[in-house]
Amino acid sequence: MGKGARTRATILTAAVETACLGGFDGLNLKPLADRVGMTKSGLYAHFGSKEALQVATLEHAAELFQARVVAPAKTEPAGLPRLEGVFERWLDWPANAGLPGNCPFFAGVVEFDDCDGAVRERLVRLFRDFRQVVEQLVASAVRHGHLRPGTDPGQFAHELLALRYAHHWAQGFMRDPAALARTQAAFARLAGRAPRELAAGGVR
Amino acid sequence: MGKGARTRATILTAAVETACLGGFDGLNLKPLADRVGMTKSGLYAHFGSKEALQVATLEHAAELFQARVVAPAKTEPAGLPRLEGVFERWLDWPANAGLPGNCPFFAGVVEFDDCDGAVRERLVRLFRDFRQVVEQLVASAVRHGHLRPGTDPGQFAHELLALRYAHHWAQGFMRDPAALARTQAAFARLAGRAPRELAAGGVR
DNA sequence: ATGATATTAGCACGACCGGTCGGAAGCTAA
DNA sequence: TTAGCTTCCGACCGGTCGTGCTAATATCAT
Repeated sequence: MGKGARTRATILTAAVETACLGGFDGLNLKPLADRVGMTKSGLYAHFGSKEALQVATLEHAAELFQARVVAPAKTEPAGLPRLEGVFERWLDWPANAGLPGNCPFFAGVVEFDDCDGAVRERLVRLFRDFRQVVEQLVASAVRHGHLRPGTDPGQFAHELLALRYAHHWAQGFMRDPAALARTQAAFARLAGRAPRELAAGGVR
Repeated sequence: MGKGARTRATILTAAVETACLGGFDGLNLKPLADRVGMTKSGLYAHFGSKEALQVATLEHAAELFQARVVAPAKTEPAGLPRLEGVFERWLDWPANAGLPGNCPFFAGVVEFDDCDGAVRERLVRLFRDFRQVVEQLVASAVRHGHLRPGTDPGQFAHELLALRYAHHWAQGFMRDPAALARTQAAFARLAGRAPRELAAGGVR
C-alpha cells in the first residue's frame, strides 16, 4: 500500500464522517483538507473534481456499510433471524461504524433527487443492490417458513426501507426517545410476530 | 393588502418552489431575486436574514400543506375514510399544489438534523403538530370501529410517516413506477384491509 | 547513489455566497 | 405641495467555493 493510497484512505475516512454530518454537498475541499492536515489542492490532486470526490466517498461508505451491516449476516441462522439481524444493524450502522451523525445515504437521497449526475446514478445503484439483498433475505425467510407463503419480497423490502426511513426521522431528526421501540414494534408487526405491547394494526 | 405584502407573497411562492427543488440550503438570495425580478437587497429588505427567509418559506409551505392536505378532510366521512384521504393527498401534495420537485419538509429533515437553529425548531414543531393531527384521525377511526380496538395512535402515525417516507424515496429518488402501488398496498396492510393483490405480510 | 516518476504543496483565478449601505424612487397623509 | 415612510436598487464588503498551474518532495527501480 503506497503512501498515496494511504493518504487517499485517510481523506475518504474523514470525508465519510463529514458526509454523515453535512451530506455530500457539505463535502467542501477546504474544511476537508484542514481536517486531514493538507492543503486544498493537495487533496484535490487525488480526485480531480468534486464529483469524483463525492463518488469516491459514496463508494467508501458503501464498503463500510457492506462490512458492518450485510457481511455479518453470513454467520447468522438463515431465514428470519438473518433478515432481522441485517435490519437491526442497519438501524444504527453509522454509530456502530464509529461515524458521527446520520446515515449518509439518506442525505444523498434528498440532495440528488432532482439533479442528475454520477453521484445520483451510483447512489441509485447502491440502493438497488441493497434492496435486492433484502429481497433475497425475505425470499429465504419465506422458504424457511418464517414468513407467510406468498409474501412479496419487493413489497416487504419497500416497507422495510420505510421503517428505516421513519427511524431516521424519529431518532435522528425528532430525537424521539421512543423511536427505537416504535421501529422495532413496527418490524415485529411487519414480520407478523406479536410485539411485546399491543401496537398498531387494523381490524381483520 | 399593501404592496409590500404582495411582493412578499410573490417572493415566498417562488421560495417554496425553490425549496422543493434544492432544499432550504438552496434558498440563495441572488437566484431567488432574479426569479422574481428583484435585486438581492430589495428582496433582503423583506426578511433581514437568510434564516428568517427560510423560516418564512417554511411557514408558507406549511400553510399550503394545511390547505391542500389537512383542510379537505373536514368534508370527508369521519374515521378511516378521512384518514385515508389525508394520506392520499399527502402522497402527492407538492404536485397537487402546483409545486415542482419533492416535499420540502423532507429536504429540511436531512438538512437540519445536525445543525440547530430556528428553522429546525420550527420544522420539528410542524412535524409534531401534523403527527398529532394524524393521531387524532387514527383515534377517531378506532372509535368508529374502522381500526382494531387497542390500536396505538402513536405507533400508527409512526408507521404512516414511514410509508410516506418510503414513497418519497421510491417515487422521487428511485423513480420506481411501482412506487404508488407499493405504498397503497402498504397502507392497506397497515389499516388491516386486504390489498387488491397479495402483498407483504408475515405468518400469523 | 542516481535518475525517473508518483505524489503533494503553494498559489492564484474567477465565480458566487450572505450581508451592508446610501440613496432614489413611489405612495400616503397633512 | 410637501414631508415622511416604505420599498427597492446598485455597488460593494469579506469569505469561501471549485479549479487549475507550477514547483517541490517523496518513492522506487536501476
